[in-house]
Amino acid sequence: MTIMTAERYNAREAEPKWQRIWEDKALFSTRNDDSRPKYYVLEMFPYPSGRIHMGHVRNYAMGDVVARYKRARGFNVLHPMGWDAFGMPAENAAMANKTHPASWTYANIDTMRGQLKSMGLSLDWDREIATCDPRYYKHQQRMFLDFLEAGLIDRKTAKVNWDPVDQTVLANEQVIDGRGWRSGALVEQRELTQWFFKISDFSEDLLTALDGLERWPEKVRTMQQNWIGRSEGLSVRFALKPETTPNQQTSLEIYTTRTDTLFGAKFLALAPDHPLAKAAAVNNPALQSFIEECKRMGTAQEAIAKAEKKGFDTGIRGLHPFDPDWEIPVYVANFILMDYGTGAIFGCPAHDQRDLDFVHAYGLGVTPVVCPADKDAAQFHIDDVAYDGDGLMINSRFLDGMTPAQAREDVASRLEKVMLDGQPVGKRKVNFRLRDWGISRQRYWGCPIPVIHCDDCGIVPVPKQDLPVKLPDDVLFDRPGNPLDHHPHWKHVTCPHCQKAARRETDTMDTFVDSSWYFARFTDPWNEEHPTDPTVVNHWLPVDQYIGGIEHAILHLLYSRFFTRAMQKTGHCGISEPFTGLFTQGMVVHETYKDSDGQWLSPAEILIATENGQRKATRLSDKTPVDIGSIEKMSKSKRNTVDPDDIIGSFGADTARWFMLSDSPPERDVIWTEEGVLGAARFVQRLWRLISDISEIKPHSASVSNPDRVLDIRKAAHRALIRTEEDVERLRFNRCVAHVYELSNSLQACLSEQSDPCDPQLTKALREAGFILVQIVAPMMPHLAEECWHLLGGQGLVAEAAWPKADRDLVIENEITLPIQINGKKRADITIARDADQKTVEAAVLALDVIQKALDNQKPKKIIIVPQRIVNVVV
RNA sequence: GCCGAUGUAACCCAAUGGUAGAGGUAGACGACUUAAAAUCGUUCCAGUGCGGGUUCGAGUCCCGCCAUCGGCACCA
Repeated sequence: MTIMTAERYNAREAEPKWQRIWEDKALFSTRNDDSRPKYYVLEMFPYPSGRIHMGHVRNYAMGDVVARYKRARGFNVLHPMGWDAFGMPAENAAMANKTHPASWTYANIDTMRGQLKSMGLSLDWDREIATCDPRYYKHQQRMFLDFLEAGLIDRKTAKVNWDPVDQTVLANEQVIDGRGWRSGALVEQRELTQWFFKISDFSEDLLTALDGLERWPEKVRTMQQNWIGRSEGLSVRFALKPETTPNQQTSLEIYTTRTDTLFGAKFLALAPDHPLAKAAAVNNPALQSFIEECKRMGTAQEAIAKAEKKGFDTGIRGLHPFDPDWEIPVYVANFILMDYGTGAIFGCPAHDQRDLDFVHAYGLGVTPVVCPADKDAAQFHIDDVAYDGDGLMINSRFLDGMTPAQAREDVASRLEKVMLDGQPVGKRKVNFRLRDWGISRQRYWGCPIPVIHCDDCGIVPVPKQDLPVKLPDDVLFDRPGNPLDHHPHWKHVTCPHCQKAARRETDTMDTFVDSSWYFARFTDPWNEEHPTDPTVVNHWLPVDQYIGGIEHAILHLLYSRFFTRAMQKTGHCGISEPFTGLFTQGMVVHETYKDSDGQWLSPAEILIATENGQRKATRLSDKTPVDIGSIEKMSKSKRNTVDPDDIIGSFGADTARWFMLSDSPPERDVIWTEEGVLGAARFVQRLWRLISDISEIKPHSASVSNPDRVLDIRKAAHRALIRTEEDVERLRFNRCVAHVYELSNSLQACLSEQSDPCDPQLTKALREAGFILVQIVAPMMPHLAEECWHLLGGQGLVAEAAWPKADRDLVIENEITLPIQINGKKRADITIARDADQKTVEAAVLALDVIQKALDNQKPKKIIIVPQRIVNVVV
C-alpha cells in the first residue's frame, strides 16, 4: 500500500509557526521554585563575533537534544544562553571601522540572538546575560573585592609582550615571528606589575578533585593533571666559586626531579631573567645583549620551546655537591623558565633531550648515568637521542647498580645531611607547574578592576556601594595604548580613605574571568543586590551537563574550577566543582578550494561534479577548473565557511541540526558536505511522508491478523526507543540518528507490503511505532516532530509530552545465534536457547560438521565459551 | 618542542578484547517517467595508517614510527 502524498513538508512555514507557539506558551521559561528534580544543561556561551557559525549550530543542537530529552523525562530543566561579550575583537573593530566596541558588540548580539532563535533551541531567554553589561560586571567587581579581602588576590610583576612602536601590550596571537602584527616591530619582553588570582594556592585541591569528576572525558582530566604538573623533587644548592660570581654569591639554588642523574651533570643553567643572570650581565655587555635577544622571543611558551637551544657562559663556576673538585660551568640559557622551580637547573644531557641539544651546541660532553636493562653498560652511549627510560645507574660512584628510583632516594637523603652555609644542600620539595592567573589587561573593552591607587594610602578598594565602576563611553581609539589610561578624566578620582587626589586602576580583567562564573549567574540573573542567591545557586549548581569545544579543556575549565572554589570561600556559592558532567565536542570542518592563481574560493563560488568517479570542481563565474584542497577547520581566511543562515533559509533548522548530529561521533570533527546536507533534507521529507502514510492507514473490520508482523513492528519500535535512551544519556547522537533511520526503514518496508485497508492489530502497532518514532526524533528535529505529532493526532505538543515508556520484555530474544570460531577465525554459527548451559553449547558445537572435520578425530586443545557471545575451539 | 587526541570500504562513521558493518553519502543495476529530478527496490566495495608484541582470539591492550588535529597561560 502506498499512499501518494503530493504535498511536501515546508520547513520555512512550519518552523517559525512552532517557534511562536512554544514562545507563546513560555514552554522553556524555567522557574526556580519548581518541585520537580532539577537538571542544568549548559553549552559554552558564544563570543558575539558577528554571526553564528556551524560550530555553534553543532554545539547548541547537542545541548538542545539533552535539554528536550530531560524535559520529556520529567526534569525541571535549566537551559540558558548569554554572551561572552568583552574581548579584543571589539576593540580591533573599533580601530578598523570607527565604531564603538559597545555598539559593535550589541549589534552582533542582536544578529546572533535572531540566528539562534531561528534554530528552534529550547532556551530560557528570560535569563539572557551579556558580560559587558554593568549589571553583570558589577557583581564581578564585587567578587574581586571579596577575593581581595580573603587573600585570594596578589599583585606582582609579570612579563608581557611589548610593541615598542605601537607602545602597547600584545597578546601572544598578535606576535607573529617575533614581531608585532600591526607595526612589524621586534617585540620585547617587559615586566609590568599586574593583578593575579592565586590559583596556585589551590593546586593540590584542583589536582586531587579531578578524580571525582567521573563524568568528564578522561583526556581532559589528563590534560589538566599535566597542566597542574605536580612533581616531587629536590631543591639543591650548588656551591659557587665566589671569585667567579659578580656579587660574591656563594650558592645557587636549582630544582630538579632527576637527582639520580647528578653525576651526569655538565652545566648549570639560569633563566635569562634570573637575578644572578642579571647581576652577571651588569659588567658583561655580551651577556647583556644575549639576554636582550632572549627577551625578543616574547612570552609564548611555544616559541621558547621551539627555538634553537642557545646559551651564554657567564664565567661563573659551580661545584658538584658530592665532589668539591668538580667544577661545573654556569650558563644563561634561552629555554630555562623563571616561572618554574627556581629559574635554574642542572643539565644532564644524556637523559634530557633539551639538555642534549644544548651541549651539542657548546661541546660540553655527554656521560650516560642510566643504562637500559637490555644494554651493556660498557658499550652504552648517547648520540642524538636522550634516554629517559628506566634501567640501572652507571658512571655514578656510590649510586652504581641502583635503579634510578633508589638513586633519587639515596641522593635526597644524603644531600639533606650535607650542610652549606649552615643550611642543608638538598631539600625535598613538591613543585607545581601551575602558575598564578594573571588577570590584568591593558585594554578598554573589559571589566574594570575596582581599585584606586593613592600616593598616601596605597591600594584602596573601591567601596562596594560605589560599584559598578563603569567603563566610560566616550573613548577614542585613535592612538595606541589603553584608552582608559588616556581618557581625560576617568581615572582621576579622590581617594576613598583620605579624599586626596588619586588614580583609578586602568587595567581591566581577562575575559576568562567573565566566563568563570556566568553559569552561576544564570541561576538568578535578576538579582541586583548580589552575584548569586545562596539557596538558588546551591539548588541549580553544579551544572549537570556542560558542552563545549575541546579547545577549552584547560584554561576556561580550570579557571572556572578555581573561581567556584573562590566563590565558595567568600560565601557566593556552596560547592567547589562547577560541572559534574562535561562533554567536549569536535569541530566542524570543510573542504577548501583554490583557483588557478592560488586564491581561496568559498563553497558558494564553485560547482562540484563527478566525472568517471572523480570529483571535479569548477568556478561558477567563468567555468575555470578549481583545486579541491584539504579538509580544514572552517575559517574566514580559508573561505571554507558555510553560513548557518543560508542552510536554515533553504532547508530549515531541523535539517541543519539533523546533519550536525548525524554521522560523526560528537566528540570528533564533522565534515560539512553539501551531499550530507541534501541527505538530511531528504530524510526530513521522507520522515514526514512516512508519518503521513501511517496517519492515513484505515483498519478493515475483519479481525484477521498476522501476529508475527505485529510483533516485529513493536519490537523494532521499542528497541529503537531503548537504544535512543541509552545513547542520549551518553551523548552519542550519531547513534540516535542511526536508530531513527533503522526504525524508519522498518516501518517503511512494512507499510509498502500492506494492503489497504490494513489489519487492525498491525494498524495499531504502526501507529504506536509512529508515535515512538516522532518522540525519539523530537529532541533532534523539534519542528518536524511537532508537525508529525499533529498529523498523528497527538495530544497537545510533543515538546510537552512525557517520554514514552519502553517495554523491555519485547526486546528480549529467546534464541540467540552464537558464532563458532576455530583458532580465532569464524567458521560457523549455531542457533541455541538463550539460557543454554555450557555443556549443551559444547555438545552442539562438537556435533558440527566443520568442527568434526577440523578435529580429525583428535580432542580439541581448548574450548572457550563466552556465554551469549562466542565459542572458540582451539585444535 | 612539550602535553592531549585521532587514523576502519570511494567518503563520513559502527563494532563491553569475541562474527569487521548499525546508519548515512557516493557508485552500479532495476522500477516509475516522453525525459529528468524526486521516490522506491536490488547491489558492489575494506581486513582496520606503518612495523613489532601480548592473547585461544586484537580495530580495540602494550611498544616504536608516520600523518592529521587541539592546547601551550594576553584569541575566545
